[in-house]
Amino acid sequence: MSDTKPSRTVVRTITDLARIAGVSPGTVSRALAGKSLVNAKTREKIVSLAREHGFRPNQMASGLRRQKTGVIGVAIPLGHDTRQQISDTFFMTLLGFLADELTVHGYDLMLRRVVPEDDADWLDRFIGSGMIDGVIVIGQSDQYERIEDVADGYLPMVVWGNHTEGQRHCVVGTDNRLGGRLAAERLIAAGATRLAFLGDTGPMEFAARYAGAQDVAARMDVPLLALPTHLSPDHAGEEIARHLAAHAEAIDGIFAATDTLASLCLAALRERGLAVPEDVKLVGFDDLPFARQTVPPLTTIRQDIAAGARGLVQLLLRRLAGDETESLILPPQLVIRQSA
Amino acid sequence: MSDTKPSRTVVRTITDLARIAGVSPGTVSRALAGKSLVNAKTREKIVSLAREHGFRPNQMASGLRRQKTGVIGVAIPLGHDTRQQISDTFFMTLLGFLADELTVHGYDLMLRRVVPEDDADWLDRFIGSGMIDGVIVIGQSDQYERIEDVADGYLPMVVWGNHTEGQRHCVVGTDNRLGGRLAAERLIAAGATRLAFLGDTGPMEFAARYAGAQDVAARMDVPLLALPTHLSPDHAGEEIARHLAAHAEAIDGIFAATDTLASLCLAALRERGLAVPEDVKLVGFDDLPFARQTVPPLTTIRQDIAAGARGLVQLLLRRLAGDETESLILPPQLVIRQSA
DNA sequence: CGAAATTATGCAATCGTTTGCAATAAACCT
DNA sequence: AGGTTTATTGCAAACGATTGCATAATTTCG
Repeated sequence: MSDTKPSRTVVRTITDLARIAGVSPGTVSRALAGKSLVNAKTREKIVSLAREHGFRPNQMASGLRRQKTGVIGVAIPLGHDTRQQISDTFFMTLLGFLADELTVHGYDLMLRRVVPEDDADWLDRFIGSGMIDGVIVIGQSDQYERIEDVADGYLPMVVWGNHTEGQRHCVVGTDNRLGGRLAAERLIAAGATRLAFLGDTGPMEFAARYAGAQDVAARMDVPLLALPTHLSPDHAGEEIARHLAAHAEAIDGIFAATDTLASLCLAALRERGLAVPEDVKLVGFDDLPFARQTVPPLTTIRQDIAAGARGLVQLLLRRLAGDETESLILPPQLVIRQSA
Repeated sequence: MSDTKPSRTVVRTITDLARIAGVSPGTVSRALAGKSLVNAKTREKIVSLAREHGFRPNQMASGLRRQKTGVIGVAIPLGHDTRQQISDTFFMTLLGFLADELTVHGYDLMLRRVVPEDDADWLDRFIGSGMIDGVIVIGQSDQYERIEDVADGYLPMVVWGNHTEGQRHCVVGTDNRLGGRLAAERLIAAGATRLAFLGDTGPMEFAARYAGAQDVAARMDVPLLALPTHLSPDHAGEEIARHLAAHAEAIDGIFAATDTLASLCLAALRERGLAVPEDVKLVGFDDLPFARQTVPPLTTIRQDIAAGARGLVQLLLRRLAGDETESLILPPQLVIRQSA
């Protein structure tokens, strides 16, 4: 139980505590909430009694009465082929930062991974559960429309993802298109003349990265080959190998949609005896911790995950206060290491 | 809100729904809960009405009344130097599996990262909040005693970590000592004659891995040097470099406490011009996804994270049902790749 | 010293569901 | 037909904390 346990009388409710303190439940509630309407001495007695008995007010009851829970929902939609826990490293890191950031602001975090295909109603269900004061959605996946629908009637929602012209829901995210441009520019600056994009262009974020690369390719009049690749690490390896088998001589610069893909690509290139960056330049995206430990260390486009988490929480807090916030677009940053 | 919205009358509570259905709130509650005590036709009408209006019963109210929340708390204590989000990759992966596994069983997951030093009361607070039906603690960190204390009075708790003789709290975890033995045996079988252990021996899991290595070293009469290394990726790199500078010629086989450390070690060895596995053999622990993509691919001790998550949830469910379960120790598995 | 202002406390309703018990209606038996 | 079961439903009391309002205690002030 607690450190000191001289209490035979179990005190579970505010009423129990009120009894042994010789006051009314209302007073206990006020004292514990630190309201100014109670006598300092009374408050002190109640607080010390509460500590002694290890009493904590029931959050559900409190939540019910106050019509707020102190809990923020975090939903991770697992789209299309992403079936399994793929979204991994990046999203999980973001989640860690989110947990810290929410804690700082006194909120708890309720995590839900959802498979939209099996459960079309996931977002309404989460919001309507009455368990959360607001929701953060990590990744738009292929649920753009659903999120838009909800955004109209529900203010306290912020989404991690890509921003599109005229979009109605509030997002925080990296400027993916700019990131794509930076990547392509770097590849060309490093001497590549025939580019390829490695990744699935279905999800909006990736589509934007691809579009950015296209911008540059068109401007510089350089060919850009799209090599559609699922992100599931199980299949991605083979898919990349197949792509390389088919197109290896046609390309000398690869922009991988994520560092994870880039790392797999590195392995596949090594297997084919192609040297990086001599034969092929490679740029990743994310700048995950392991990016500096690959061989060679990965040149990549950095997303500031910590800043993203801070942004998500800050915007959500403002929305909880009724403020109709704008989206927040973070600048990506080219990190040059040795792969390009 | 919902797909069809022909409803001007907003229906937020079970009472609202009861009114438009022309029955009593009690009946609605029973119908929605799928109890057998309502007429099939009535139930059907109520359910369809509920769907039409996008109504979902408030979980807080329900939780309060039923004295259960349908939420499992997951606590991640961040011990000692681990200040930041270090525990990362492994714990985060475990968390992902946990989320899936809990969802399958109809539970939600409430995540809390705690810094025990700042908040000695973390576990009691979490449990006493009334928000969760049970708790899973990910990692004992340096909180062994506190967890033991709580275990006596609180049944629905399961911990990921190391099992020790006579321990009172229920854990699920890998047999770390056996893992340590496997690692050391492999190093020796690969030709190493002077071993070193890389990692912090403070946390129990790591201490057990080290002890396992010691078992083998003693038995085979081989020296084993402990190279204390913090896990924080920022400092670990330098620390490892310093260790190597001091002891590189004295050792030819390294057992790293985690794959993350092993990967950093790989980089440090490369920097010193030492070839793996020719000059130095290296074995990691965890078998994280990236272990197969390092250069050379990492020989490591595999922990079955998915099985761990399943175990945690299953034991917790049994404890929620009042069963006083035993701990579950999973066998580690040596995965031979190319680093040893 | 008594009236008015101020401060502390208690009372009781409320948040939205669930559920034991009672009441009603319907069906079954002899 | 009358007396039992049985199947549905409604009523109202919880669950535990919060809070507006009223009351009691204390202080302030003319």
